[in-house]
Amino acid sequence: MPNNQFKKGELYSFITGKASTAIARRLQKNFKQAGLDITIEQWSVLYHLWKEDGLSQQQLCDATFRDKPSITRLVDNLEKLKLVKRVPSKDDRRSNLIFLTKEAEQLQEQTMELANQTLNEALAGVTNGQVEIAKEVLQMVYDNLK
Amino acid sequence: MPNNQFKKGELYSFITGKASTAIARRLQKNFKQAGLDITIEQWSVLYHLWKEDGLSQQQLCDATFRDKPSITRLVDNLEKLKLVKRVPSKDDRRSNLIFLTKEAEQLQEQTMELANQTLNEALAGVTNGQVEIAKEVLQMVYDNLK
DNA sequence: GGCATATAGTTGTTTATGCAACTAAACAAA
DNA sequence: TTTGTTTAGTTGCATAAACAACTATATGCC
Repeated sequence: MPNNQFKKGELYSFITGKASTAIARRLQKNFKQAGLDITIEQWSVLYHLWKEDGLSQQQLCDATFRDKPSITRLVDNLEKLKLVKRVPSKDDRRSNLIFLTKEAEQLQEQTMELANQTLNEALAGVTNGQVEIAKEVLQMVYDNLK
Repeated sequence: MPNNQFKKGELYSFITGKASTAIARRLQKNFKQAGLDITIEQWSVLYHLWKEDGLSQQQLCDATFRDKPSITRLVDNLEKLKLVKRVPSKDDRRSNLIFLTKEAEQLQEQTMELANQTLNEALAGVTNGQVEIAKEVLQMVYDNLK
């Protein structure tokens, strides 16, 4: 009976996502300890630019699951930090392409290493099989609501 | 090899918790459609007070996994909405006990119903067994980082 | 070409988070 | 009792999110 998948008492923590909050906080803390002054939200934008530089703001919206105002301001702050640069697109004058600076390129290795470390701390004692299932469930939830 | 549990490309979405963001947004939307003008963060505080009324702010911090300033302000806003009331503790004059108003008590049934509906939408097609494992993993992550 | 509509991005407002610094009360030790 | 430390809560500041309203450019249709 699908309505009983969750007992009420369990429902809440699933919704609020304490686990991902905890991972995010830990990663932020690990960045700070390493002397890196970027937020995980800024990092999440850089992450996609490391995969493909020169994305438009709209593409960053889709990639990071954020709305346009959020990306506008994240890019504003990343520009202040001199980690990215807005370049007007020649094909479409409405559109900005976002490019990494050299400074940002140099952050990739160190921050990815910290992110991997953080995940390993988080997943200590969890088997690969369990992780696979958890990822499948989270993906299905995301697809169901998208 | 625990370091390889995550390929880099998958790591990111696990960290940012798109799924819980998506659930939260959907629940917020469902509240709004039902004419309920509360945020899911406010709701998450009420949730714990429905389970046990008269918690202190510190107890709400622990229950909701938030810091003290966050709870101070959530209680501020809930008081403005006349959904809770701060009552100074007689045992400990540093401490406030937070009590639900009648208005807030009346919200319980409807919002819990909406939350259950939202979860059912989110978990369509996911088996109970998969959900159980996902919850275990999330709990372990939380415990590892706590 | 000219007009309606869709798309890319920005700005304003409200709410929330994290951190640091602070006040006041409680507690513990001398 | 006094002094130092912990605990409960508040305030200030910076960053971020959601939503609505806006500008400017592109596109589709007549």
